[in-house]
Amino acid sequence: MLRLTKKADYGLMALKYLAEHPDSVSVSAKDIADTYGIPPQLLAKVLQRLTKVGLLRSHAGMNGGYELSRGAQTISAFEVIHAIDGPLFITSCTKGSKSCDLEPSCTIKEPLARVNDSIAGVLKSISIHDMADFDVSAGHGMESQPLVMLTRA
Amino acid sequence: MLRLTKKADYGLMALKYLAEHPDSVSVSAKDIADTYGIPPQLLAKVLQRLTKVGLLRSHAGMNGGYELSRGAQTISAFEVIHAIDGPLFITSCTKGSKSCDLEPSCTIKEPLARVNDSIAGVLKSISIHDMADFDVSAGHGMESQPLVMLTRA
DNA sequence: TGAACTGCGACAAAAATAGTCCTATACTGG
DNA sequence: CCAGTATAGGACTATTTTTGTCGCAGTTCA
Ligand code: FES
Ligand code: FES
Repeated sequence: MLRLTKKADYGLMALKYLAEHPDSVSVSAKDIADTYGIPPQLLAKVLQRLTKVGLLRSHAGMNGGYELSRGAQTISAFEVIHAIDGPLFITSCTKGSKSCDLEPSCTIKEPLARVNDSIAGVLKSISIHDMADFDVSAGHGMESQPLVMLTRA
Repeated sequence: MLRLTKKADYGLMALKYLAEHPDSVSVSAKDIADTYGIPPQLLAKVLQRLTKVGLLRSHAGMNGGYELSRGAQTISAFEVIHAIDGPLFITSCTKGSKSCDLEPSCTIKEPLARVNDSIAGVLKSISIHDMADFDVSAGHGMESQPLVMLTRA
């Protein structure tokens, strides 16, 4: 439950990869797909989507490929997920557009919308750069501190 | 994406309902299903699951039904969702048991596990009681403050 | 006893995801 | 200007997950 789609996963992996290889001017979808063993055509579509929303710049032709259109610090996980998996969130009904069938009786929508916002906040606070492993090398004793602290409002 | 299943929705609605009706000794699945217009048999199963994990107490026979086994303040949204939708989370692979096919190459697992924990934290910090609307009556000017504040660690 | 419940397991239907295929277009290098 | 490598994207199929149904067994109570 509450699972990211594989497409979103792929997208995040690709962006992370790009963030970690600033040297390469542009990397092809196939290259990334190969290194991670994911379906090239599927990844291609994901990258196309990310290009469309402006997170990536693409370049066709030989030695073509993709590159980040801005710094990895400025790209949040939220943006990526949003671009790939659509608007989003928690409740079965999308609060914006189409009302779900149990709209009138549903008592849970409003409280969950707030949970929703909190989760969106978490996702927004994490950038591709945060996820990238710039291998500060050496022993990484403890690397499992949460990225975000929570406090009741 | 990142959507709660309807079952989880139903479960939360039911618990919220029970929290708001402490007077009734026990309420049948059908009663709740009727008031919200959701499939009775499906809700029944959800409630059975919640009973199994100990969040509810059930009572068969006429005038039977369910009641909260503890105070609404002590039941977190996390518990409910976990009980209904299974262990959980974000990444396509469940970190515990079965490894996903791209386990060895996946570079994103560990960072997302932390996001995951943060989200779990949000869910854990919200109780059924928080979601229940005990109608403090009167004008409720602003009721849309987030339930949780976020601060970078 | 029988009506109104819960408790399950096995299905079936529907929807969302994942992945493939095919064609068009763009750029590069020679 | 041609061949090869890429992106762009629509249509389609396959797979998996979610949602919902059915039937039957056990319980409680009047
Ligand atoms: S789930 Fe749609 S209104 Fe509550
Ligand atoms: S998605 Fe499974 S290991 Fe990364």
